[in-house]
Amino acid sequence: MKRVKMSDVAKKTGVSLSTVSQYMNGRYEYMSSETKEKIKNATKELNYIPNSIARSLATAKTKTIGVIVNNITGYFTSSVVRGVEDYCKKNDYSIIIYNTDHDSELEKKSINILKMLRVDGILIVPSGKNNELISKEKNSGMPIVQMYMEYDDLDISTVISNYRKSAYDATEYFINLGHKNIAIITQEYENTRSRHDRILGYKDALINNGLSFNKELIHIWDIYSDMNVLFEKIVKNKNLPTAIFVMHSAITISLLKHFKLKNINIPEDFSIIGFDEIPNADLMKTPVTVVKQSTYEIGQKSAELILNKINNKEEVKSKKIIMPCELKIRESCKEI
Amino acid sequence: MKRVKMSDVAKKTGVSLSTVSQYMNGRYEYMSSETKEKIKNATKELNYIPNSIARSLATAKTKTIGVIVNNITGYFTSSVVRGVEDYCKKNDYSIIIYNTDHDSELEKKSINILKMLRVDGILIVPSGKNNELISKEKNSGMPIVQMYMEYDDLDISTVISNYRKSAYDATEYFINLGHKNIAIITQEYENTRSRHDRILGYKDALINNGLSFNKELIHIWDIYSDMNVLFEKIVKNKNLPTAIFVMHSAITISLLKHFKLKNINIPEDFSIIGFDEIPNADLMKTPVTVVKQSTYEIGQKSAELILNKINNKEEVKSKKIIMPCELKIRESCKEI
DNA sequence: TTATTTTACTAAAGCGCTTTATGAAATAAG
DNA sequence: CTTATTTCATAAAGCGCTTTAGTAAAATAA
Repeated sequence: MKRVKMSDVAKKTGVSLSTVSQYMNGRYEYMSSETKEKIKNATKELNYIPNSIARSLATAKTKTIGVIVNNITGYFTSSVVRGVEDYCKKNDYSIIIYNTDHDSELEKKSINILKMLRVDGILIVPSGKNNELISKEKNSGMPIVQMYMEYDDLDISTVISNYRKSAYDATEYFINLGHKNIAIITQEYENTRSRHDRILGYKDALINNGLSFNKELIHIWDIYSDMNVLFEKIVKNKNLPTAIFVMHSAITISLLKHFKLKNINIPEDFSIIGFDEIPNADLMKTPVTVVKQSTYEIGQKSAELILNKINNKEEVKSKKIIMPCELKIRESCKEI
Repeated sequence: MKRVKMSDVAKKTGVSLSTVSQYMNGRYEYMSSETKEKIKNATKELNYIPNSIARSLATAKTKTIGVIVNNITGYFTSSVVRGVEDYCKKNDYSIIIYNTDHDSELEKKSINILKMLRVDGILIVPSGKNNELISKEKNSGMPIVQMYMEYDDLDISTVISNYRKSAYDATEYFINLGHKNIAIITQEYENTRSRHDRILGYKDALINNGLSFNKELIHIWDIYSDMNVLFEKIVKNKNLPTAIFVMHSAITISLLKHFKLKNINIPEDFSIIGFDEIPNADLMKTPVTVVKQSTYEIGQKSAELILNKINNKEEVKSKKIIMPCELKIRESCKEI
């Protein structure tokens, strides 16, 4: 498998290496159409394929961007990544993917590998545990933008959803149905703006509708939580909630499974809204109402942002792009 | 952002470039521990990160493999890709992803870009429309293996599921429940062994159980099919089927949606088995029984195969690796 | 003591491109 | 007819590594 290289094309054409290079890069300004034609033919005949590695070494650009996500398995992330890929492809960039499961060490390692690979930029869903490192990378000149996350201690460009507004709308939807005690299940949100904003939207909606915000209705979930004990806590509240707003699709699914197991009915026993679309929600026993993020578009926008940064069409200042959400009303909420 | 390079480390250490290079590649054979220590420190102090582009140019290896899939959105594919990524990561390879939506031109283009990028190998879910091109690539020396697909006219290594056996088992499961007229919905399968095998398994099961194989019960679906008309055809069959075996998750979902719309009940009206897991099947009105492929493991195995090929641990002959499936029995089949 | 082997390190070519400075030929301007 | 300008093409350096052949010194064997 002898690889044909530019010098082969040059030799065959009877023209210099540089001229062929000009041709390959579309700089036809000072090139006779005759020469152009000859090179074109030789390229085709020899079946020449440029070596981007060599090109990258010479230009210090790889036309490649790194994508670091939590876990590409999963409706949400895979759709975002697809948006990224489509946009990049359209602009002749390729993407290199790393999954981290939000493991701090893996995240660090992934960043390092991407640096070795000399990607032109990094798209990341930060775990929150390496914010300092990520800041450092950004400040050292690596174009980097985060997707659907925002942290108070991480000042890099981001593409997020309209978390506050969409949580507001969902909460108000509950309220309009007559719900007064609306519980929340969320991950730890204090330092994570993209989560905190949802709480704020929820709070706004309550207050604007003459209801009081009661912190006891907010329940924290993490991957070690047992839905059994968590749910016990929810119903033991002196103000038994009639509605539950779940801030993460994995938790929503976990809750629905719990309900099924315990023969708790939706929306008869509880009204439910989930944040993030649930695959096949339409086919469920009770199709669950959700706040649906524009996942694919978030991916596309993120890619657009990073490519603009790479090509200096963007000022250096961090930018925040906010994408709309949709309250996808199905059948998991009842009027009371 | 001045990039520090090997020569900087060499200068700082007071040792030659070559020695540093040896160090970086872990060839310590003839190196005093003193030198080793000095280089190690300089590397750390200068925060040196090797340039894999330069290395790749010199070695003609990129430690990168291309992954071409239909669409990474989707339970099945994303899980396979995750398996690939995990295995590759463990072996210090990175993956570059291309989605093609099984578009023939995109597939061709993706292969070309991956060649330019000089990936060390390609993992592909072929559309079937570029089998000749793919053969050519393989023969010209590009390590390439396909995932969960097998075509009669494409002789490259593959990692597939035990399609024939799993279809056999599913069919027999129907039969044991008393079903005699078992319809099939499948994509075009004539030239696609991985699909044809399922039909064969189905046929085997029928015959071994004293039932006759009736081609009229096999219905072809493609992306342009309207489930309405397709289903009409199914029920208009003179032998009204009591069970339907659906060969693709997208079709299964489409069928379930159709049932919901038409108020057709599972398993009362029809018993259903789907091929491929359906996300959140457990939460459905009637949890649907499926043949579940070992997606993640298919990804891992595929990665293992390609890395072995790349590193010549593998003979050139095409290899076929068959992974087990699981009949995941839920509640969509009734006894009759 | 000399010859040989082992140890520790280096010089330099090469990987396949891009890019810049330069030069020759053709054309236009004075 | 000379000079300036434009058009077309090239030589050569450089991108940051790897690798091989080679050297010199130290250790060991003869």
